[in-house]
Amino acid sequence: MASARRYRLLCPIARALDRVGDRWTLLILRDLHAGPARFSDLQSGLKGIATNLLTERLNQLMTDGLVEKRTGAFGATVYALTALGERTRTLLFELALFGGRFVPDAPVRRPGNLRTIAVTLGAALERVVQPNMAFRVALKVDGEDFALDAKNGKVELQAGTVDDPDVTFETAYEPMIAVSEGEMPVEEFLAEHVALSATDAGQQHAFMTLFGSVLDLFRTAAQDERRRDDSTASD
Amino acid sequence: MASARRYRLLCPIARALDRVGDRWTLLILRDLHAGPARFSDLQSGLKGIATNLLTERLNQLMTDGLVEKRTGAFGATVYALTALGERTRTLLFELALFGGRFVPDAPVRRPGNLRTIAVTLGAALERVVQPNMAFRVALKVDGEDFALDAKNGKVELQAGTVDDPDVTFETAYEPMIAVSEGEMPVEEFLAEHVALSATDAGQQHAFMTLFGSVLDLFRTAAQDERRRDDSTASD
DNA sequence: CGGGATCCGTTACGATACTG
DNA sequence: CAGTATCGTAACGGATCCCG
Repeated sequence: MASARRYRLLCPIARALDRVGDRWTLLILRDLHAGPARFSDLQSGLKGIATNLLTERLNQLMTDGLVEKRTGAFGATVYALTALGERTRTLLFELALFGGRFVPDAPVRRPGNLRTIAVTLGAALERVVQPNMAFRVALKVDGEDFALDAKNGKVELQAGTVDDPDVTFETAYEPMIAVSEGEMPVEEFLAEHVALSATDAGQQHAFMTLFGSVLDLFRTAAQDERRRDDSTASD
Repeated sequence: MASARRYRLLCPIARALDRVGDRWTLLILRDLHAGPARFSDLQSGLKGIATNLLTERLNQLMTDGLVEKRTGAFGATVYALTALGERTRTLLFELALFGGRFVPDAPVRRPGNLRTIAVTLGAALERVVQPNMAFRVALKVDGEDFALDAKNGKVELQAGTVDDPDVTFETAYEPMIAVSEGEMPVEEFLAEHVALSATDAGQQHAFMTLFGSVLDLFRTAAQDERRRDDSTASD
């Protein structure tokens, strides 16, 4: 059982880690913030996870009440965050903000899908969006579709397509990372790595500005204290 | 080497977990937020950690630039957070906020010291303090001394004594947890589990109110979605 | 084919004993 | 006090197989 290695302390930080501190667990939650997912969606997004581990983690998350199993479209079983599980959003965002300070390690592995970006990007957008803004954006990153919904200061970013978007925004993953690391100017990114279209030119510009300021949020955070990993690892 | 089991993904969340995701690492950082600590301070606060693990984690934290070794009083070597390491504060606070939603597991282990409370309490106070407030408080919890310093909207809570405090506040750990879980009313806590003194009565009352609202912060967070662990674990 | 369960070699953890 | 060394055990990683 996975419960042998628990801290069992009063401290709320330790209590949290007893639920989400195991390897892979926070990354599973991260991907689930993109919306309900099938076992194989998670498996491909979490490239490298063993199937037994994914099963075990999902079971633990279900008994802890962060995740539930549902019946999705075509009778497929999907895993989804519960209301309690959704509460990991700000936590994951803080993790992203902190992790952005580190340069990625040399041999980077690519995940099988980009559900991984949903929390980070969604929570970041929510931090810079104005309460009076409202729009539906069809976001396409490396060919993968996301639905971005903003209103009343809330932002939802889920995997999937949008019926009738106000703005269509198409870009690629790696340039986004490059900007948030400060290796590419925001202007260059917006000019060269984004294709967007909208009926309303004002809304198009507004969203472009917003998207730029999100990347800038990470860039400025990363810049003030930064740590490069010395690769003395014998590998 | 500890670097074999790294995710090596572009995602900033994964990058963060590659630094602080190992078992014990976040708890070590938590305790270091109470100020520089000797090896044995950490060992007793992290009750149950093996000495070799503590060594290994500290080394990893040092090569990642989150922690540094210093020479403290009497030539003792102490470990301290770097500026980069300090940046884990909000992250740890979010973890605490999330963990507060779970009921502590039955056989709770008590740590050898209470440095563990510093980040959680300090960051929470910073969230409720007014920018115009300024005070130095000698906080004593279960007989352990902490120095609380608030000004310009910033709050510092470190282990140690205070020379000339505005307020002296004495309390106990478990009642604090009870309140933040909603099992004890704030009023009862303040009336029965707090001893405080101050030269200025207004400041005394102001701090009492502030302290109460911190516990209330956790209580309200915990209340709206709460999960009790069913102990079906075969243990 | 999606959703796992089973098996096994390897790595990390936990406990304790021992040393500068 | 501040670690290093050793060793049994639990968890992980990869692969293979199974079932509806």
